[in-house]
Amino acid sequence: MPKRDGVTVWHVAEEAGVSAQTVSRVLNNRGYASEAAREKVVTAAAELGYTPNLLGKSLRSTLSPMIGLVVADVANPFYARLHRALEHALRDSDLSVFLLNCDDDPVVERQRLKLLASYRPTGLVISPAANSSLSTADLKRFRNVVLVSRTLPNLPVPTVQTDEAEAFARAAQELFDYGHSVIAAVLGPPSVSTTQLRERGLREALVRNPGRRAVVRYTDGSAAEGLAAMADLLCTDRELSGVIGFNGPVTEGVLDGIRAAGLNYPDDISVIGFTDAVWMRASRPSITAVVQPVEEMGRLAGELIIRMASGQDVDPNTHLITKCSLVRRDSIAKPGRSNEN
Amino acid sequence: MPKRDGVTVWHVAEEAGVSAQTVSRVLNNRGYASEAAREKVVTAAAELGYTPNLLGKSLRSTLSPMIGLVVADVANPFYARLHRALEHALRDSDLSVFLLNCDDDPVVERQRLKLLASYRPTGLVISPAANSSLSTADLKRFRNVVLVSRTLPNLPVPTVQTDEAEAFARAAQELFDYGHSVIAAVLGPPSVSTTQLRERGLREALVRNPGRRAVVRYTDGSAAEGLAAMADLLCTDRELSGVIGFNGPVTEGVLDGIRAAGLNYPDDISVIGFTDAVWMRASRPSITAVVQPVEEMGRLAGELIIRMASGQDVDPNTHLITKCSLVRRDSIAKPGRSNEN
DNA sequence: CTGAAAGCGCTTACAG
DNA sequence: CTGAAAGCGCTTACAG
Repeated sequence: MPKRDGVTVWHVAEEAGVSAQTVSRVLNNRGYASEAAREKVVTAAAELGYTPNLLGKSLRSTLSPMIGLVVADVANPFYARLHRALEHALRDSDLSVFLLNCDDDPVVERQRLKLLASYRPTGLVISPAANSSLSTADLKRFRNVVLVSRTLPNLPVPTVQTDEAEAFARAAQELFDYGHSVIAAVLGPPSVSTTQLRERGLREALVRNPGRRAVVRYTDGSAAEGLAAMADLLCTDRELSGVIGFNGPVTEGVLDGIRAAGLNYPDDISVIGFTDAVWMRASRPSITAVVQPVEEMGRLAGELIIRMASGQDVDPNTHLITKCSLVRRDSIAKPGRSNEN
Repeated sequence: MPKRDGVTVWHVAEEAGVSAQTVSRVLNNRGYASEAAREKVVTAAAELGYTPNLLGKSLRSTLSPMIGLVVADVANPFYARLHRALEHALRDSDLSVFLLNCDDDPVVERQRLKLLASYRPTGLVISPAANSSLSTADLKRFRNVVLVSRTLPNLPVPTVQTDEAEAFARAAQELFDYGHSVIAAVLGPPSVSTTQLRERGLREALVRNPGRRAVVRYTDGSAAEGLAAMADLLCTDRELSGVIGFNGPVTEGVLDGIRAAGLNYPDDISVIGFTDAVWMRASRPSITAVVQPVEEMGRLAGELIIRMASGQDVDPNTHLITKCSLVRRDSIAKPGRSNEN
């Protein structure tokens, strides 16, 4: 049982021949300290292998230098990349990222936020769960809050999003331009802002393309439900010749569903994935996809947090919108499916 | 600027008409408390919306209820899944997981461990960086340490690993059984235990298959270096007809390298991926892969930590070995590549 | 079964 | 520029 290193400010202070708060001042670069004192403290700290106790520090300053990041699922590459990007954006500050999964479950989300709150973090970056019941009151317990990707209505909190509707409309347009007249959107949970905005984009594309038709299915955002939805669609609507998948996992499921029906893409069904994933590039045929600027989103969220944490005023109505782009690959073809009519 | 909730044990104590440490005893289920007191405290706490401050609690008890998880890269699905599994294993305890990325860089690893140490976590689960210089002294600063997947020599610390050598030997055997006589292993960093063990497995397979030959390349474990290694191999060794990729990213690179050379798999080159990834199943042709039981590894690590944290003796020489399996898909064929000799 | 006292390690006012 | 005092919120001994 390894013994705890008992090196505290007091030990450093004694070694350096100064007081504890001079040590504190020097080590935190806060307030005045003579060059002589500074040097003695730094030397002593290094000599003793002093590791400041963040618990004591945070308790006293009523705030810990961490930013909570609450997401639906780290195993979804979108969130894994968001985590990396946020961590990177905060690397020059002394803030670290505390990642919490909520399994896209509002109950777990509440638990996680409670846990996080008990650490009194400096900020919170959150992409709310499906059916999240977060209110202003819940977020009041946190100092600096930013919503990322998914948003919630009526929350006076800055957000970082993408141009969901426009991007989805562009994806639909791509299918229409290839000549598809009946397409499907296999979306996420209807309660989630990204589903709603993408569906709106789909509607807008339909308005601009009279005579075309679209079918919508909702899922929980998993591969399993993506597969089920696709299987159902293929049975239900024989005219269907193009489909857009909500996210990486759903698009996987969609492809599995196509194969399970004994069909191929893009010959029988054209496919677009929303949110690019490595496997979409690696697959053969490769998958045409809408790319979200995840790294940029993480960076923007980090910058907002830093600005707020440093006391600068940030308008709670700040809504940063990043632009998605369409990466054309090999999963779209002209409708050439041998159908029965 | 939301005001901090100032509800402390004292407020709860006052409301309940008891002392602060009775509140503490009740809320932590530690020590005696009358049923009457218990009820009053629980009611008061709920009424006031009391959220215990983990900083105060941890400071006093000299340990925070968190387990640090230090990995090379969360964007690698292997580690993302490990995180999920560990979090899941700890869900019934009151321990949470603090994930830290080290970018597979020993310098960053040191920084992350320093940060982590400053929170005085209950335990540490770590998969060391390439060229990690961690010593017994470094780990002494942590209470309960478990090494996962990657190990380090001469560290008196329990480990959770897979049967790396055997699994890699089996992968090589699969290629030999198909009739390939020259195969390549595109491995990770030579300093990493998993690279070393997998290479050992390859050697063992060669011993059992006289007349066969194997070429080895090292990479940093990224897709980019996987691609470069494969490109180089294809130029260098015209007899090569099978390859095993070190991990998900490297295998992606290997496939890109094959395509970049104008070749196809499995017609020209057979491929096996080590560590299954979703895209290997989704790709066409799908990728035969060695599957590591990631979830089981996370669970075992969590169980070890819990056992150690609860004071049970755990032999530092505990080395749990989990079994990999080979999932046969469509990326292996008999050698039929049109070559020039 | 319960409470008064002290202290975990640090930093924030406040004097000098 | 520096230090003595007090307190952040909690729990660990210690008395009762």
